Amino acid sequence: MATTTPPGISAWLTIGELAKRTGVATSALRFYEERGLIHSERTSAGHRRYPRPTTRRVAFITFAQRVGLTLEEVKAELDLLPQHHVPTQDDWSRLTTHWQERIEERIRELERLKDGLTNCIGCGCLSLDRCKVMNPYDSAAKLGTGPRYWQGDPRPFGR
Amino acid sequence: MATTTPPGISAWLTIGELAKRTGVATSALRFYEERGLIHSERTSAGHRRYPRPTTRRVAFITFAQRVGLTLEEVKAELDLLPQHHVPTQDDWSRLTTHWQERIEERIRELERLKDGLTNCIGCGCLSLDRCKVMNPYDSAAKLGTGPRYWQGDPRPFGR
DNA sequence: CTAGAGATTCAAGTGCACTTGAAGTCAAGG
DNA sequence: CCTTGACTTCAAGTGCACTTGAATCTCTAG
Repeated sequence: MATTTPPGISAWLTIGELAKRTGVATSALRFYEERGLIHSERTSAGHRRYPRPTTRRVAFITFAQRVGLTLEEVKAELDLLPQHHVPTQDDWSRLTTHWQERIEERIRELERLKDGLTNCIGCGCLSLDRCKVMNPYDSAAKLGTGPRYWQGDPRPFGR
Repeated sequence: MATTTPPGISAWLTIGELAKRTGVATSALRFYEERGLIHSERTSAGHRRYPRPTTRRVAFITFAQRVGLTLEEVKAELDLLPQHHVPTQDDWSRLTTHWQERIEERIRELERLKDGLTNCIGCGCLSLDRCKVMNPYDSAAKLGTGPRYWQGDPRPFGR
């Protein structure tokens, strides 16, 4: 499988090489493959061989997880990449643009939590009139299934 | 158990009431109690009765989880509260000050990821010379078990 | 030729944070 | 009296993201 790559450097990576370059365990890589996030060809012996651009896919997965996406969500994003050719800058850019918004959203949530922390819990009254959580006469109870608006949705994005 | 609270309003909450006020399922509350994050007294019938300030503890737990702490970490923080009296503003403030730093840290990480996203993956080369991940001659391989410095630590804080 | 490193599959296990289900108890209302 | 609803315990199940273990196979170096 000689290509234009320098001598000794194949265009294909073994699972061990891919693991070393991405810092992701081989067991995890097999798991990703099983879930359809990455793909490999097989040698005659049945060993996996990954195309070089797979490192970028794995990098993307790792990034996405740090941001808070589930593997299923990551797969959904990766599935948007073109199948018929190796993804270009533009292809990747399209995905990541989408992301910046999600990250910013999450950052805003954290800012909100930081404030809520000071305003609600930090003050020692859980912001009685704003949150109504500690309201002794339960005016908040009328709002429905407990006052939730200071909580944010349960796991709306990442954990 | 009459206190200075208005008629019909007990100083103690049933698990159902606590669930309604915090928006946390009764099963979760029992789970928290089993793990020592909250505590209850029992009626003669064996039913749980929570002191009113427990709502604040639960609120704290919910907040902490949204920020990314594990229950074990939350417990460690709650254990810092005084046992011999109902926590005051100052008691809660001490905990949350500690936190603001963690939140800011996490925000910084997300900002870093957002940049890394553009600079590394977004550009379509995974930042060849910065990350060395895609370096065809493997200069990065010398760094040890794969280039990780663009990844951040695995789950250092939150998920 | 043989040892050892690295690959394979498949099933089962792990850790976290709960949820669900089964079987039972208890107090209040019709 | 009987039902209803809220509570109880305990065991087992869930979802996610993997990891671990066992048994086996393949490649490379000495």
